[in-house]
Amino acid sequence: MPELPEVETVKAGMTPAMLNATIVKVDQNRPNLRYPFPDDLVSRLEGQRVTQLRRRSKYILIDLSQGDVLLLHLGMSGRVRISGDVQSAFYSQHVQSQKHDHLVIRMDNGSHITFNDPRRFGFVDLFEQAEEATHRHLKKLGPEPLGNSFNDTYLIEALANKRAPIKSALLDQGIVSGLGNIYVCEALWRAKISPKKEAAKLSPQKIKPLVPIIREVLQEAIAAGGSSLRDHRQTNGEMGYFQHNFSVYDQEGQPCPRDACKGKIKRIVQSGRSSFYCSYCQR
DNA sequence: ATAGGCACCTGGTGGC
DNA sequence: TGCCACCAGGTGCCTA
Repeated sequence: MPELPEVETVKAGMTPAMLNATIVKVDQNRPNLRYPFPDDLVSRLEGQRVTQLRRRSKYILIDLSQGDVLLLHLGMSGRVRISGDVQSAFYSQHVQSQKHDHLVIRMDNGSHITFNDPRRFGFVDLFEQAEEATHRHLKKLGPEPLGNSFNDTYLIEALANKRAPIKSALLDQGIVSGLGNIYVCEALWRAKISPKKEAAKLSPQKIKPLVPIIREVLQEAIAAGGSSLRDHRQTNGEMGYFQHNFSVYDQEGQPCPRDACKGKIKRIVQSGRSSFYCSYCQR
């Protein structure tokens, strides 16, 4: 599923279809995803105009004209499909429903925004803007990795007491929010840090470069439209292509791509998730 | 407080 | 072809 770059790509695709347009009709096809849909979701959405689309961590936040915020999380397998009349040369012409289409939002500009999620780990919420700061999912999030408050001073401090392996620490959304399994593996390879290394034992000199490396990996992935393994597609149905640039993720058995490194990419399991790394150059 | 394990779901793949 | 085990971009709750 979607990590920060995929979510950013999806948000970017939704923006021209939704921004400054008004929701005219919402179809909710089941009572829940991971959590129940809000009781009054459909009636509260219809008639509101979209004033802004934002991303926070892996969440898409849609600001509405009557002061509500629509929150989407894509879970592991969530996709958003845009169809309808807007920029019709670009969007698919016909609105054809597919298996696992759980929510369809129709705008007054003719575009349809469909949330499809086979595994249903995703979820949707609707709340007032004033509640955002204390929202049960948003309040726990650490800094945005692309923002100013994520810097070497912060990261050194945040890792100082963590006994967990650095892999787990970087997946912890309270430390830094938006990274997932792929981009943590890729960033640790670029930083030459073993995923098994205890976070607190990393020297400040080793931690410092992680900040620009994490930013760089994410920015490259955003520029590539994210990574398409199984589920992720851009909202127009095209694949992202950052998966062609993976150095280690899903590369078990391949030679380490670092110049002059003789290592081979290994796969290990850490807290139930695969970690891919080179034990030669990642220490 | 914190780290690890497991549950929540469906679908794709590869082995036999 | 079929069946089965295993795997998957996440997160939160439970337990030790």
